[in-house]
Amino acid sequence: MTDRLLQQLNTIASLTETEEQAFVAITTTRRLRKKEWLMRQGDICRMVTFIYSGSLRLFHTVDGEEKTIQFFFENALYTDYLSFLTGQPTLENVQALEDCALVQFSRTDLEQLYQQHPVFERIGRISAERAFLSLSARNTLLTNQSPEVRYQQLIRARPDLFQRVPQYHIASFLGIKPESLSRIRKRMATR
Amino acid sequence: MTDRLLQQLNTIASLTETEEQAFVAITTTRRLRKKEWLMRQGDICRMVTFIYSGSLRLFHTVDGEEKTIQFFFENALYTDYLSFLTGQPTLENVQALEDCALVQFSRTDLEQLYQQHPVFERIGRISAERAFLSLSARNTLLTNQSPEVRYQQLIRARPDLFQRVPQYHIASFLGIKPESLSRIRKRMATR
DNA sequence: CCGAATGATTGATTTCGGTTAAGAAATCAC
DNA sequence: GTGATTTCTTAACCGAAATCAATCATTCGG
Repeated sequence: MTDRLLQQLNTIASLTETEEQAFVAITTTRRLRKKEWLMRQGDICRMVTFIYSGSLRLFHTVDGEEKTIQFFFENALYTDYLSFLTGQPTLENVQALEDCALVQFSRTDLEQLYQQHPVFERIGRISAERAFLSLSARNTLLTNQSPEVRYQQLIRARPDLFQRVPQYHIASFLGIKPESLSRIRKRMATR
Repeated sequence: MTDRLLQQLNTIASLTETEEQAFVAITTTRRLRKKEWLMRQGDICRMVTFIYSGSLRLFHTVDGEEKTIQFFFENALYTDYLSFLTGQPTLENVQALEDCALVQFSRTDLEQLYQQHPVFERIGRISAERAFLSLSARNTLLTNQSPEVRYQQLIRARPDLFQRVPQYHIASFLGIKPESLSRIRKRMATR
């Protein structure tokens, strides 16, 4: 399982045999059944998680309502940056949508790795930059457009989503109610 | 002018005399009159800009409409991360709301500085992390709440804004029309 | 100081998502 | 396979923001 994560890392910066081994040494694997939790609000996030297979949903709870922030599928990386960096309790809930196989490593081990093999610093920086850019793209999508346009763009960008995620989670991700998404779909079908 | 930027950097990681001098050597200063442009859509962003005094507005143009993304005041840093990192043309427009005094340095010079004085790598990383966290906070504000609540939170978070920025720009920042902001204010005044 | 431009408010109307409630369709568990 | 649960759709009504248009207030340039 860790092989595929290593492949990903190698596309960012190439690793020597030694570096790869040092990295593998800090990883652990873990399985999650559908509906089990990777993270609950109030936890402290100390791990980075690589999704080998399956899918997860990240949401915040605001006024008793779940606001879906992101979906994760195979080959994605997840960590709560805020909690991971500051050590504060997280506001995020992460739940398995499907059974998952995961690869994890801890912040502590990662920092030792940074010191032993500086190439991982580079990987860490580039990952952070990518996280920023992707958050920024999500921002643009969700704040500049009407729900209908957001839905259209989402279909184009991630058609896979609709095969694997219940529609009411997608509605929540788009910032609307399931009934409204249903209406939007109807409206678009008739036009 | 560069003094105050140095002060800011020193709060992130302390710099030696030599490092400070090396940094000062790559900075240039610049003035901008009200309504002049720091950046136009299509430009390539090669600079980081520190606002010594004055204010700027960052907006995107979507379907011919200006969507205000952020305001910058004295002591803020601005760069278009996407364009700065990838060298692609920017989607951002940045215009002076008031006369500005700015300190700038280029990406090229910054990268040389990284190599000569690794402490700047650290500063760069932490700045990127902060940018991520602040974008994330802005996200939460703008996507989870109704316009009225967003307005209330904005007043509490940035009361200064309303002294220095026309109301229709604030409306745009909140994702609504000026007329609607006017009505929200009226509604809140009577209740 | 005055006219012009800019910015803010108000009103009438339309559009669209939220709410509530009901029922249909799909999926799951036994 | 059947009943139960979960998910999706539909409908009626409501409220809030958009739109269109006019007016009022403020600021700016000469």
